[in-house]
Amino acid sequence: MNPALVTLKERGFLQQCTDLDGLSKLMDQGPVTFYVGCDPTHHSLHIGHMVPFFAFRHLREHGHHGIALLGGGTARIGDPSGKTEMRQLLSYENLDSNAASIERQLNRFISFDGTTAYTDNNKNWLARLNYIDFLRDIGRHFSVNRMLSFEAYRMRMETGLSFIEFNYQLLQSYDFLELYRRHGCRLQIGGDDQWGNIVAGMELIRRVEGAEVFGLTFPLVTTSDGKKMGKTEKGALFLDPAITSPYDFFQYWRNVTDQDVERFLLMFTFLPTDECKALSEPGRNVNEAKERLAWELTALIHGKDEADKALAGAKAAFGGGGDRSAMPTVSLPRSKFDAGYPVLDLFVDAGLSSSKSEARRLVQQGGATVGADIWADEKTPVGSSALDEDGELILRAGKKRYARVVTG
RNA sequence: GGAGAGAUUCCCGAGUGGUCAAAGGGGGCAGACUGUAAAUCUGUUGGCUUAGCCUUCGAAGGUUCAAAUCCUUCUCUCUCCA
Repeated sequence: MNPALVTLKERGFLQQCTDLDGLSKLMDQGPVTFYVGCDPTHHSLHIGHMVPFFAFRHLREHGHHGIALLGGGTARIGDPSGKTEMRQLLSYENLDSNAASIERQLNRFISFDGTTAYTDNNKNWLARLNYIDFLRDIGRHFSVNRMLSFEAYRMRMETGLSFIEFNYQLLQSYDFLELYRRHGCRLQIGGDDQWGNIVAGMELIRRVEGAEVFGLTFPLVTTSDGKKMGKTEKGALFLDPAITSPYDFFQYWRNVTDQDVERFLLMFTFLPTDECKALSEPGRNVNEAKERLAWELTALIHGKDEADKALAGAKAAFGGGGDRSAMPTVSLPRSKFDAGYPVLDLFVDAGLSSSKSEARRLVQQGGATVGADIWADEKTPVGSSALDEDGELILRAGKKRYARVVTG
């Protein structure tokens, strides 16, 4: 098998391929241009979107050329695949600004150079599409009977599927065709939920151009307990540090289930395969492997400095030692402590509780720690004596959530 | 266009005049056990100036001492018919 595909396979990226042997032969002959699509439905990507982009980097390292396709056009409709309800339609302005910010995020990860890696936006051809021409040229190649047999649409037969969504597959197929024509793109990669759309595009190109192109999907990553990977209590793990702080991002990976460590090291880091395997060998301390996973991945997304900070902060919170200043920090006025800071307010202000009722529950259940003491009485305020000589204080909610309070 | 069904707290889903801040499950949070893991068990899960008060059951009105529950109108969704 072609080395690029071997790498993907070893690292757990292969789910389905339309013709693995054929693709391998094509890759043996030289650089293959491939594409990944990504709809700008939000201004930040989350980690689940990144699986194909990790594969992107592996393929590129093996000499192939990648296109990141921003779905500025398709997002105007919304992909029904894997969804049970129609997605909220977004305004064009919104989509444009989302696309721009996603492109920035991707650029940090991929470093587009315009030749071996570049972006395009399907808005460029979809937005001015003529309906009648589209039906004549493209629509006639699609069988409704066939489309209805796809899982993605069958699922929606229960809850209802609008005509606009039903067209998504045609548009995505058309994207593939356009990219084939414009850039000689021969391969589409994506999550396994895209399988139906990818196959449809492949067939369209065969019919219209008589050309053989390929599709490759990656497993939809879940944690070993079946949950969607990258979901936190607050929602998905976003790449935007303003939504998911690098510290929280780091902690998510630091706390993955033992069984997931090897798989995640292989998929979400660029450490050599051997090293990933060695790190997660049974005899070894899994926590070291988790720490490495967290650091590597945080460094990839947020940079080495942020990864170091997150690691130091985590060590300070959990290990003792480390650097306290790297912990999540909030600044509160000294005067409030002098006057006696009501504990419930303190936990809310420190961002550890979202309401006073929640803070009250925390205190009542024995989960609120102020400095070294479990604060068991919600009525006792926290005075300035709780602050250390630097005017600082460590608050803890439960076992894992910390905040360092500095006063000023 | 016609005939039905439905909209409940983060999600699913009970509830058809007071005992309802609303069963049950999921999820979340906390505690025990641990390894900042998983599994398990226990508690908890609208807000606040917390023995009390305020807001919530698609929206707006109305009946009633009292409504998620009854009436009217509206919005949206689904099913069947044309």
